[in-house]
Amino acid sequence: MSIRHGLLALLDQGPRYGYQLRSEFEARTGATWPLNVGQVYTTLGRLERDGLVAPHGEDDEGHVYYAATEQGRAELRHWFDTPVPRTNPPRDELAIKLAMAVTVPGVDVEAVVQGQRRHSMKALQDYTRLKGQAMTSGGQERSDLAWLLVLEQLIFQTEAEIRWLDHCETRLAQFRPEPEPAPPAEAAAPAVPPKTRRRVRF
Amino acid sequence: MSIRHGLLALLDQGPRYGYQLRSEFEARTGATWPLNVGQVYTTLGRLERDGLVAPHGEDDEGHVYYAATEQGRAELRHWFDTPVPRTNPPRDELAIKLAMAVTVPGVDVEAVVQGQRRHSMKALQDYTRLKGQAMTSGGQERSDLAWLLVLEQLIFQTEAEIRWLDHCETRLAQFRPEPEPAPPAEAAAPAVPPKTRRRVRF
DNA sequence: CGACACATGTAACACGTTACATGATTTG
DNA sequence: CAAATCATGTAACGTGTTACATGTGTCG
Repeated sequence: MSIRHGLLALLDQGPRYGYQLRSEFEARTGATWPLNVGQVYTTLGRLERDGLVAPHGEDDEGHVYYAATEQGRAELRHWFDTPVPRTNPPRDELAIKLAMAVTVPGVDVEAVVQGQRRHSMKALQDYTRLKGQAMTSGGQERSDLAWLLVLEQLIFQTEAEIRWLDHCETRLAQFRPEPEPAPPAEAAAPAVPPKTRRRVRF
Repeated sequence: MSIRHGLLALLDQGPRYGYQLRSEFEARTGATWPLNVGQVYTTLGRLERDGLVAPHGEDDEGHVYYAATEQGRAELRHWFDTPVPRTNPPRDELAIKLAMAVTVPGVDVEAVVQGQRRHSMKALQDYTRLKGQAMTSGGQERSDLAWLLVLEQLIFQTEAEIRWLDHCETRLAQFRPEPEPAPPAEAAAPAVPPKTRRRVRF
């Protein structure tokens, strides 16, 4: 429901047409979340279906304008007044992956953690570089502020992710009571999993 | 694509039936992301459609088992080997909301930030309490570890969110070059937004 | 002229999610 | 007996997302 409300918010500033909405949306969120133009139109259609926006005539140049309805503005106010729920948070793929990696036998958890860490580290560097550019070149436009905030959110989030990954390694070290005398060479995938699994008991 | 792969990972441990998958999934992710049973069956159907799992006969008690196919195991290996992309990250509703709040006139950004902060703070407390319980009562089961890690991810994430919100306030203070001589009393919502907006120029 | 940005739209799909129907078994 | 849990499944919907079709205007 983010794009819906995002576009609705833009329309609250006054009538806009589709293509314009995309560029304004991207100006605020930067290259982070590129928005397919087609999606603007589908979303616009759905907003109209739900009575939150309405057509607002055409330009002399043929631009098809939409405007927020009274109901749309109410919905928007409600959106801003209500915090996004952090209880029942959106499923996080990384968390699920790690939870599974830890549980399922035969998965090299350390490798998963390390791989992710490298990737997130790289992403963090990119964000930081981008921020440097944004802060030197940028002016005092409101949309520049928005873009900066979004960028910083990504930075904070990624930092937290990396810290968590490091923390996972510590936890994993604690949870290892099986020093099992490993077979000499042949590190990975030594045993072919049995074709017929043991009887499923639970 | 998180649930898909989550279930697939569980099936990699051996054949399971639908209801069982739900309970095992929830054991690892806790009450955080409750999983509607129906969704297990729909997802299972889609996994079968894509050749990643296959029916594996019935129990004497009528339980309908599914098992991962060779292709499914390959897909799973690929999932674990590939970091979840933090470039082109999933759209974050909070970030979008703030970006819009900052941009659209007539929105009390501070109120939005404060409201969110309160909410996230509350969530953080809940998570911390839960973690306390989990650590005193829990044993050394692998699924307990998974659940703990998930919880800690939520904690790290929420902490980062709160820090970011605080940071936003600082940024907002910097970006305020309009001290405008406020009307004495009447704090909130003083001006009715004009019915007819100014001509849209761009 | 050809490439490219501007501009509008549609069709189709994926995944997640909920609500509902249905029945067996257990338990207070 | 009634309520709850276990168990399987289907129908329907919503949002996000992509790919495609189409046309205009501009600029080198």
